[in-house]
Amino acid sequence: MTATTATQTPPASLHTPVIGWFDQHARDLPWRRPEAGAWGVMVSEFMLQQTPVNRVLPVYEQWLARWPRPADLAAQPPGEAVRAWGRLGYPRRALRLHGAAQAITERHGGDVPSEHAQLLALPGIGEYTAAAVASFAYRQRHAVLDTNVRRVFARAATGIQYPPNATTAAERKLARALLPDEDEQAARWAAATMELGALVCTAKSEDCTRCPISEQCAWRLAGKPPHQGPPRRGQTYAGTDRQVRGRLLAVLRESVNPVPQSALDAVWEEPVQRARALDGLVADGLVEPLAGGQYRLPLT
DNA sequence: TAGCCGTGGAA
DNA sequence: TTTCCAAGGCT
Repeated sequence: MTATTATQTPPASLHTPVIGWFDQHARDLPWRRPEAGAWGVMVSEFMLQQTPVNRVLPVYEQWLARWPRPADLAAQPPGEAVRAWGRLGYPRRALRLHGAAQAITERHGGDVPSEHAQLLALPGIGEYTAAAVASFAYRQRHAVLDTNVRRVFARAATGIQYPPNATTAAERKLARALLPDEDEQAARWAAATMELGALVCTAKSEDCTRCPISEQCAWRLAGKPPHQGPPRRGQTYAGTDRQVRGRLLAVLRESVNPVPQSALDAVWEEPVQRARALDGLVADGLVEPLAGGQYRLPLT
């Protein structure tokens, strides 16, 4: 036992201040409004996977206006989802969201399922997103462990600056132990802890003066010891296949008609890497090769 | 399981 | 300018 994992105070003593803080300071985000529905929540969760709120907002609004129900999206070619995804990044998410909409239309009568296991079975939905949709849309009791919540718990309960690289069994156990007993309170707790991590207990510039549980925070009480262990190496981006893929797909997104090979060749000088990136996009189903060396976003 | 998968704003 | 990182998922 290296780091203390026990809270000095009972979990319930955290619920009231954190939920009360949320009631006062929560952002008015469109997917939190009742009219968003489960589909709106689900779309927002896909878009918010690794993409900041401010960049999601306009795309989310356009998406829901165009495809207000899962069946509306499912009826479109996947390439239309990729195009509408715009520059949110990680465009495979658009493909997965389209696939999830098809599965919902075919297997769930067009309604976003409410059971965690059924959500988890959909493409693009992992442990976090399944819990988030079930909690936010259907007000169920789930441990919702995203990067914000993990950081809040690491600090407040465990007393360390940053959570481990990958989510651990200990974190899941802690999150379950901290969960309020009642469904609705648990759903509020999930949203509130996430918001606290996003607005106050941030990765680089936490503001403990605005934190409703600063007096109970194990990390602050320990004098905010700096993170030990291995540094999280962020991948370099310039020069990677990811950058090449991004450039290639940008050309295809912006063209309604199929694009000739020459237009793709223009975005990257080195031919081997360029070909590898294009092959990868085709293999991922993000690009459809046509006869005559032309390419387009996928129709199927 | 560690590495891969985009993008752009902030520090 | 460079680095960090933002509501992850998949293999």
